[in-house]
Amino acid sequence: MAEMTELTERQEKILNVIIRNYLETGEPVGSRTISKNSDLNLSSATIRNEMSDLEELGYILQPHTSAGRIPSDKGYRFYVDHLMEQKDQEINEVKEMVVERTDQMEKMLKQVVKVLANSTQYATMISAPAVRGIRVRFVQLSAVNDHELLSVVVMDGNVVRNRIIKLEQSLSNEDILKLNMLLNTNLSGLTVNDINLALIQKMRQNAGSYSGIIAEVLENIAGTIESDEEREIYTSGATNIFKYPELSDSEKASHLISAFEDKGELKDLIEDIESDEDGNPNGIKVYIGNDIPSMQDCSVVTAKYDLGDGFKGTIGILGPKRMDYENVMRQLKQLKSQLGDIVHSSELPGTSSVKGIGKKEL
Amino acid sequence: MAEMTELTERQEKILNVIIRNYLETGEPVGSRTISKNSDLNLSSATIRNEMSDLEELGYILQPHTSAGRIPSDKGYRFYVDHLMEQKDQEINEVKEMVVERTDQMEKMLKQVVKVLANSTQYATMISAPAVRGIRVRFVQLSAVNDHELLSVVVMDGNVVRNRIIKLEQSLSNEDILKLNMLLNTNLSGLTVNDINLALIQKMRQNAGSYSGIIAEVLENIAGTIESDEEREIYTSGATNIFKYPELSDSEKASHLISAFEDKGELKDLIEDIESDEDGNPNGIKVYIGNDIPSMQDCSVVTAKYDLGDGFKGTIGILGPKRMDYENVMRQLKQLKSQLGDIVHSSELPGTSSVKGIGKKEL
DNA sequence: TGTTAGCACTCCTAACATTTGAGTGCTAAC
DNA sequence: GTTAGCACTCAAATGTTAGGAGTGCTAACA
Repeated sequence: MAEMTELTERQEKILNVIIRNYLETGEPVGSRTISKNSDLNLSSATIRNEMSDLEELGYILQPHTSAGRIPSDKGYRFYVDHLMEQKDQEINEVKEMVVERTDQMEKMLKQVVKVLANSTQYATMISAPAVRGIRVRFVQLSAVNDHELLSVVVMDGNVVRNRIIKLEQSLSNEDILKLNMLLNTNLSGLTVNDINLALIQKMRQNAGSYSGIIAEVLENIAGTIESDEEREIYTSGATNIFKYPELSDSEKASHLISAFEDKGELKDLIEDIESDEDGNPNGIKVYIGNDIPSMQDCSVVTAKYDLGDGFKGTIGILGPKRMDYENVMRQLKQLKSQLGDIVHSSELPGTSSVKGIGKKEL
Repeated sequence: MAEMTELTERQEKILNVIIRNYLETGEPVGSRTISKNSDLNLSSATIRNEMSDLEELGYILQPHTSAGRIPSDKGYRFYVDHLMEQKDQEINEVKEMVVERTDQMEKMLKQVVKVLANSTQYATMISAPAVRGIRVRFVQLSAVNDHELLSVVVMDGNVVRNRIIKLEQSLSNEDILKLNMLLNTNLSGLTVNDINLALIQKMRQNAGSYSGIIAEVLENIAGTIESDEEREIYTSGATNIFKYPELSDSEKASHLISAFEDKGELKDLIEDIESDEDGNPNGIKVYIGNDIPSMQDCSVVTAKYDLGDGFKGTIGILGPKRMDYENVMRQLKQLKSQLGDIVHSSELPGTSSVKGIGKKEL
């Protein structure tokens, strides 16, 4: 960490003006502009001296010899961490953005990214909660025909998974009834993580004549729950990157859009982010430029969400380095509280509405 | 239709050379090039005369006064319909594209587009079969708790849909058992299309004391089957369009990628295509440029697939107008036969789990 | 000592001019 | 009917120039 004295107050002010100006215009900003646009009455010459120092300290840089200055990654970082105003109180004035009522988790997530992409004009992503941590509420086996068994698992939040299990031997209706009893009494309230070898052993002992089949079925049920697409990621607004010239040349655009298309890279990214433990007050983090090696020209703002009952995930917003951090962070913060409301208002996530996700102009 | 005599044999040859050359290079092709690259021994001057005629007839055009010629939409059309060689016999030599065996419809489709995008280097899409036409094999209601009923429907190809139904009154286990019997005897073998008012009436009459609830449940089951995402479309390789300079300027790329991102436009497109009845021998069609108004700079090659049991859909490949029609059409033809094989070899497309997320009434 | 005005210098950008070359159309001769 | 030759066109590449925004440095000033 830099010591508090690294920058004088005046330097901070100048840096602030530079960054704010650059966020707006996207053009390098020169000493004269600052001299005019700032309330500190200084001549351009003085500003130049300070800028020279700021450059030496690594907060700003010159694209070429006779251009104005633009913020460096370090500059952005300082801005986000110290300079940026957090005007939480204004949230309520903000234009309402409505997430329609929906009754389905997956659908809600898709809607959230869409709304967010729309209101921020950046590319957005959201990771679906890992099913592993969600509790089983109800299990049901039923015979589709002689050698096929349908297993359905209902979990918290009415997340339902199902699979068809192929059997060697056929089971009588009575058998199935008993199996269902056995499964429900033993599995209700557990998560996938809890379905381990010890449990299977214990159940086999209680299973009597079903001991043989119980292991197979349990394994299948664990598989049923995890499905295959564990940790789906939903994205939206990938094409927003075309709005920012610094990202829309073929090379970069192609790479970014690819990442949003096949999601493998995003998955890794989100995993990294989630493992990145850090006692951040509201779970919002900002990655600037080289913080994420594969996306050097971008910044990513992320927030973790937690709807209770094990429904946890991460939201990410990707834009150019000169993205409007203030606005984005404000919107994320608001979204988080709104998502929290859902849980409180309807007892179960995925059962109700999100309303009034804020949006605001500069 | 143009009369057969519109083009002389020589003109056809020249047109052929122009198009082939342009497909390869993407550059306008001039008279000298043709004179050298063709087996007909003619001077560039002669070629020029012929080209002048071809231009007048609308088969080729000049980007600007002193450039070579490029094919017009009409030219491409003529090429695809008459000039292009259909070397079916070579199919076997073609590099095999492997679609891994998979037991899940959805997964298979995703894989197919991916493989196809990879092997053609164009953007690809595939429409999932409409569930409406698939037959119900098995229905199962079960009580999750006092006021929630889980309905699961298994259809041909082991496509599974489910939904949580909210009830006012609670049902005894016996009730549910009887309801299940009733539903299965009446619905097995039907498609969603068959679940209409007449059927509901008939079932109510047979339902005795359940008459009240049967309509509600049936309606929900119809809804269950259709889910919400009817006619999902899977896409892949959208970023391939960056490989073709004529499509990769911000404007066009942005539009195309958007179309592939939110799919609404593609859905309309595929609907148009599917309604486009035309006794084409193998169901492969080529849309060039203005044939699809919203995609003037592209061509789209489409093929219908039919896996039996009502599993029908459309595959589409989108590329620049100068796409390699020959190769694309060959690959589509091959894919079609391969898809047929999958069906035969495993009896049913999709033999195992389909995931779903529970749904609740508003 | 910090601030400022002035000035020379750099270097990007836009505009304009020039050159080059591929390609054409036309004409006259074979 | 075919071809060689020639004048012409025009896009793209290259070169040139002027303008301007911005800088660093220095000397003067409060």
